[in-house]
Amino acid sequence: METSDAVAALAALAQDNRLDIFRLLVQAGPDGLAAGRVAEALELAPNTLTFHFDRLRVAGLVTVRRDGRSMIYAARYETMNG
Amino acid sequence: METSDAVAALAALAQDNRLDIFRLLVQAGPDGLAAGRVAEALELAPNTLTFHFDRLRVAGLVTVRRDGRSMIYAARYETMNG
DNA sequence: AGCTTATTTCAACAATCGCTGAAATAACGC
DNA sequence: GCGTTATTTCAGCGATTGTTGAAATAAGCT
Repeated sequence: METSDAVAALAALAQDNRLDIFRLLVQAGPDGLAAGRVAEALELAPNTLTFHFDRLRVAGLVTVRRDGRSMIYAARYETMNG
Repeated sequence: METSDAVAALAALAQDNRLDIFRLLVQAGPDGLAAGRVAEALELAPNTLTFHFDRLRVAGLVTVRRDGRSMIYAARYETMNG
């Protein structure tokens, strides 16, 4: 029952691991970070990470692109400021 | 599993009704609003409202005081800015 | 004391959450 | 094609969420 975008973004960040993930991506800069690197840094299982990335992506907080076999996730600064 | 206060505050606001409640309290100013008034304004059942007020209170986002039979809830602006 | 108003407490409930393990998919090198 | 690496998908799990309805508590009025 989340109507507003604000609530969606808040909900996406209102979880320990997701906030850590997002902070790491913000810190990593616009080039983003491969999913595997995030998994290493935060010691999270890759499938769990996919779950959280999806939340952040749906909330408009991150973008994804493929680079070879890696998926590169990056913070969307525009949405973050909102 | 919410360690940081930031996550707690985000989580408290990451829900439609609670965000509405908090916005209403902010708008109401430092004098706050009786629970019943909030219930009317947002058309929420009183017991549901108590549940949400409790979340906001634990997160440090609102304060309560009794005034006769009414409970007056008010936004805590300090926490809000954090 | 009784009656009314205002709010909370309690016990349920379906729905969603965050996580795990196993299997599937995608892209690379040989 | 085969093997390896990187990530996703799927099914299942206990835990938490937001809501409801009924009963309890608290404070005022007569």
